[in-house]
Amino acid sequence: MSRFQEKREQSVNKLIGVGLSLFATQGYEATSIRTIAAEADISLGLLYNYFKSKDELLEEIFRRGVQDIHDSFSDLPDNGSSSTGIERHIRQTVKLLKEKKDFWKLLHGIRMQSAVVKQLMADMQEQTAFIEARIKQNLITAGIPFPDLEAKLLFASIDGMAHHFLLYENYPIDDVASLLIMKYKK
Amino acid sequence: MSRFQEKREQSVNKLIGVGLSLFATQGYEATSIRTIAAEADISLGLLYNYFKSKDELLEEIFRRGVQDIHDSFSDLPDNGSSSTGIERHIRQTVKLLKEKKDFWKLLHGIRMQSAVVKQLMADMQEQTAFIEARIKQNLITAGIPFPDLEAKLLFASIDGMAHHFLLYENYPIDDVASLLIMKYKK
Amino acid sequence: MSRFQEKREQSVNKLIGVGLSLFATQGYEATSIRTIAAEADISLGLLYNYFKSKDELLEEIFRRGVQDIHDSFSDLPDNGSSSTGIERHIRQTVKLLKEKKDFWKLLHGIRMQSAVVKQLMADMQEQTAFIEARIKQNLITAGIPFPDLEAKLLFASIDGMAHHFLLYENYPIDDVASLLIMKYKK
Amino acid sequence: MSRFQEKREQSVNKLIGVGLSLFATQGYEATSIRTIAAEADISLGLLYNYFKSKDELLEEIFRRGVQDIHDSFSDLPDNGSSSTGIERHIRQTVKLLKEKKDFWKLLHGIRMQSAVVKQLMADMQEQTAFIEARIKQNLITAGIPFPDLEAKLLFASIDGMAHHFLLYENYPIDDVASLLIMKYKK
DNA sequence: AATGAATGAGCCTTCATTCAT
DNA sequence: GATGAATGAAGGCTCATTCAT
Repeated sequence: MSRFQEKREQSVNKLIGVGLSLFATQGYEATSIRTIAAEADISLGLLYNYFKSKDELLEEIFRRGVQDIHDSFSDLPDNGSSSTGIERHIRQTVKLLKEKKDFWKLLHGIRMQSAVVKQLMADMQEQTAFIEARIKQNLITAGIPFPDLEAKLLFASIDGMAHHFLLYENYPIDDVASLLIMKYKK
Repeated sequence: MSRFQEKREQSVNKLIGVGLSLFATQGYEATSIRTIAAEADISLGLLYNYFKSKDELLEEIFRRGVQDIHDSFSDLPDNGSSSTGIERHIRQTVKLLKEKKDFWKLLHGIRMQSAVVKQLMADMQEQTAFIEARIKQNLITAGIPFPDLEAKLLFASIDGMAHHFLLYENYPIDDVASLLIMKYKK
Repeated sequence: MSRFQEKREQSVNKLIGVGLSLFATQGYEATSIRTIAAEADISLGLLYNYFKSKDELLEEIFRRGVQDIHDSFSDLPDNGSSSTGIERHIRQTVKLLKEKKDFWKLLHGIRMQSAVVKQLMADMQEQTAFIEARIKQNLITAGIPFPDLEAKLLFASIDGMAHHFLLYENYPIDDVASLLIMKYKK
Repeated sequence: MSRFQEKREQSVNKLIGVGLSLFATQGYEATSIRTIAAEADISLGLLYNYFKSKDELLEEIFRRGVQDIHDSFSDLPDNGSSSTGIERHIRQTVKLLKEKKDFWKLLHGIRMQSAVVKQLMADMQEQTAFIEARIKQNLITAGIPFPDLEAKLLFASIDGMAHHFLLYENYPIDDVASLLIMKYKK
């Protein structure tokens, strides 16, 4: 029972990892299932034992990535001590960006062609709304006027910063983040 | 003689237009050269008289799009009268976003998977640097400290805002832009 | 215009012919599209220029075969001079069996697994009803009692005979047919 | 010892049953060994302990089906009392058709593409000859002229009737059979 | 005996591209 | 210039079969 479970999990994890990396680097359409299997040292047939289709592999990769991020943000205590919510949110985003660069690349690279993965995007919208709401809450807490619009702008700034970090080598994300945080202090 | 030239140009323009629209909507890989030719009412063979390959068509689409944008920004008088450079830059960006939505979609959708179009991205980098430099110059003019870092942040904010505009229906880009502009006033 | 038409028709006919032969001999599922293309000396890709799918190829083969048979039976004068309608019907069936052996093989071989070609079978039902009605009419003309049931039996006898002709080498179909005809004389 | 044997037989029987049902419904090629194993609640590996290959499973299904039919006809007393041999033969055939519909479907569906199961068909020929001989014997007993040819025709009629019964919903096989029997009375 | 992980050949189909006319 | 026939590599996916445990 557990004998198979273990092997299965191992293979699945490997495929998810390789798939994420390749999809992020080359794009979904441009990455062949064959390449993924080969890179993961797993036969083509076995891949299909675990994932019903290329789409489903992508979906699972997404599901896990989104879950990771959601968890990470949920763990953030709503009211820390020495730092504002906004600061913590931005710092956490930067941390995640560095840790899960591939996933973010995939996300930012794919969300424009939502045709590929309509369902996934619906899920993402939910997460996005969740994040924007959290940002807004923090802005309200900080006493900033026009929290709705400010949330949109701050979210855009963070997203743009993230995008540039993923796009350019040696992007000084920490400095940019610090500057952004500073703007919302006092 | 000139009549041939004219017809040729007309066909090329049509192909560029259709190509841009389809690439933007469905993605580069997911769009077939056949579909483009059909949609443009041009035979497959003729398309290959105008463009050596699918890649070259994309390149031409890019080249023109980038040129358009470059021109548009170049035409901006460096110092208008009643408004700051930053304001003009942002307003112009918003205007272009609305006018050339397809091109921006293509650009934002493709730039993460640079494998497809390495050469194009090199060109883009140049444009990007140009824009960032212009932003920085405006910041200096406005007497803002840390103009280098501020330029990066502002550029990111604008880019993020653009991205969200392309991504979400009914995004209130004008309001967000106004808020952003306000931040750099005084 | 006609230049392409001609070539196209030539290729299509070849594919239809080879497809019919192979489907009849080996069965639909067991025959690969590659084999058909190769046997017809036509590239795999070209086949797909003419037929959207393996299924559609089969459908076209069917359509043509059914049409042939329908035409053949329609051309039969309803009242000849020296022979009864039943005799003419049976003789015509035998003639067609010999001429279009492959098509009949395909038909008899495939109709049991109607899943493959549900639509086709609906069309066939129509033809079948048409034939059974014609048989019945002939029986009525011949003054045979219970024409409905007799039509069913006669149809079954003809079909069984046909089946055996297709199945066994050297089946004396002419003799069996003669015997069957005799039964309905006087 | 015997308990193992018992369980084995049980599993084999289940596989034969499920296999027959699926092959009959969907066709041999279109039915996967996986589906059979799953439907029979037996692991893929175990199936291969019982049958060396998909082909062998089919062969075993055939062997048993043919045996059943052979037995059934052998048990028929050659000369009953109140009814002729022909009547008994036809009635028995109808009875078997109803009882073993799946097997007959499989048989009628597969026998045209003998490539799949050449050996099986050789066996079938034997059975066919046996049946035809029996029919002929009955015809001789009944004093019918041209018993050879008549046997072929009667066999064809029965086979055709069987085919139509398998093919059409609500086929009045009993009535058709009665009519056929009547023809050979007196 | 029994499980299901693992393999790889083969299938249908699409697509960029070339070529004869 | 203009057409669409023709090609074949490559892609996603299925499936019979083997094997380690």
